[in-house]
Amino acid sequence: MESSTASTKSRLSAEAARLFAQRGYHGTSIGDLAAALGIQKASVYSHIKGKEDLLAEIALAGAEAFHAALDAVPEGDPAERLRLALRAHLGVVDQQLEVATVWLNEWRYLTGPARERFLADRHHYERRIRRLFEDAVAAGALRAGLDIRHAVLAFLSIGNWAYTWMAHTIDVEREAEAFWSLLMHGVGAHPSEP
Amino acid sequence: MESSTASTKSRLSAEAARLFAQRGYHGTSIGDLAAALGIQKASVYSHIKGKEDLLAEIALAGAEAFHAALDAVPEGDPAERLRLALRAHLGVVDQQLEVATVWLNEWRYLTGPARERFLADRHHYERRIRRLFEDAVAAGALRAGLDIRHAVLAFLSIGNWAYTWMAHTIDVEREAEAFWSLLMHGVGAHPSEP
DNA sequence: CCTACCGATCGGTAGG
DNA sequence: CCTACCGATCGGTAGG
Repeated sequence: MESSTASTKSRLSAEAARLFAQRGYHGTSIGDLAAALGIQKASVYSHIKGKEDLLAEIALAGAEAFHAALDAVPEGDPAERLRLALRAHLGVVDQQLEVATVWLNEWRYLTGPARERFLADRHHYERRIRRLFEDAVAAGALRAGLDIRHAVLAFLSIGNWAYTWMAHTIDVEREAEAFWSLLMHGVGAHPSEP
Repeated sequence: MESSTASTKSRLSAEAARLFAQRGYHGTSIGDLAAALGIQKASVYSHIKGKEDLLAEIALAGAEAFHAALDAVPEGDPAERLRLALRAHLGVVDQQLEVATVWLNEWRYLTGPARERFLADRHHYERRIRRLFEDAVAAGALRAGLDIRHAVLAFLSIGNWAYTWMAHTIDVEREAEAFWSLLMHGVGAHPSEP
């Protein structure tokens, strides 16, 4: 019905991200995708070799988005870099919620080399976050003797679980600031702070 | 092959939790479940009316497990109750990883009244966690003026995202302590603390 | 818990 | 991007 300037292939990718995020990979049929595009089911195969191609493609787009957001964090004060990294991560979840949801949730249906590629990208991303914590501790910007493993897990837990509630959010940057403040100072009453 | 003292129905529930957690609800067929039990596909319908019954049942079991764990937290010091609540939550994820995974991830395929029931249980659980934070702030055990909304979200993010990595964990209680310490004191360097 | 069977839908292919 | 079609599998039912 509506005319579209986007190519059918790019519309297919966008619909796949949307439907995989909403109904799950196995809950979405090629027929569903075709119907969303207004074409016949068989025509979908003009653009892909198989259904898993779409999943692999979206997972790759997710990895690229998270890595690119981290790339954009400028050099400088190590604690500030971590703060911006959390903001960047939450920004991707907010701005590309469907792709992020697939990256966080549906990737597990990948098989073969695409799965290995995904895992490599994911581990690389987590190592980059870990490195930021290590640098910040080494620079004295964070608590000496910090339990880095759990600090990274807490960071990623907050950042990753966000896909479950981010749809209802208006201002991501405020959310990021609130979490950063909590992560830095904790919820406890500190005698030394106001 | 193996003799089993457990009823077929209870084995069915356990296999459903295992397979739904591993392959997803839509990625698991009634035939898969039957094969895991060593019976015919049609025989599964002696125990359930439809596939979604199994999902609803496991989701309910998840809600009961999380609520029961919270029920077991004794009255007393409000910050201590929160610490035990985090430990309880992570304990359920650790000890009932498959049920917890369905409760956290696969519930979204529920429809109708079962879905509404799930959401009510889930919101109730989150309100109970929120109440613990409110009580602790009121008692002066946490920072005055604490951003409770984000504190609850951070608590639940850490607790819920744990299903993704908990399988590789040996000692849950140590994990819980580590996260509680982080949540209380933060990662930042505090002039007033060692 | 079984055999036998149902219509619908699945991912995918052939051949334009 | 279409029509026409494939074998396999889906959730589920009938009737023991």
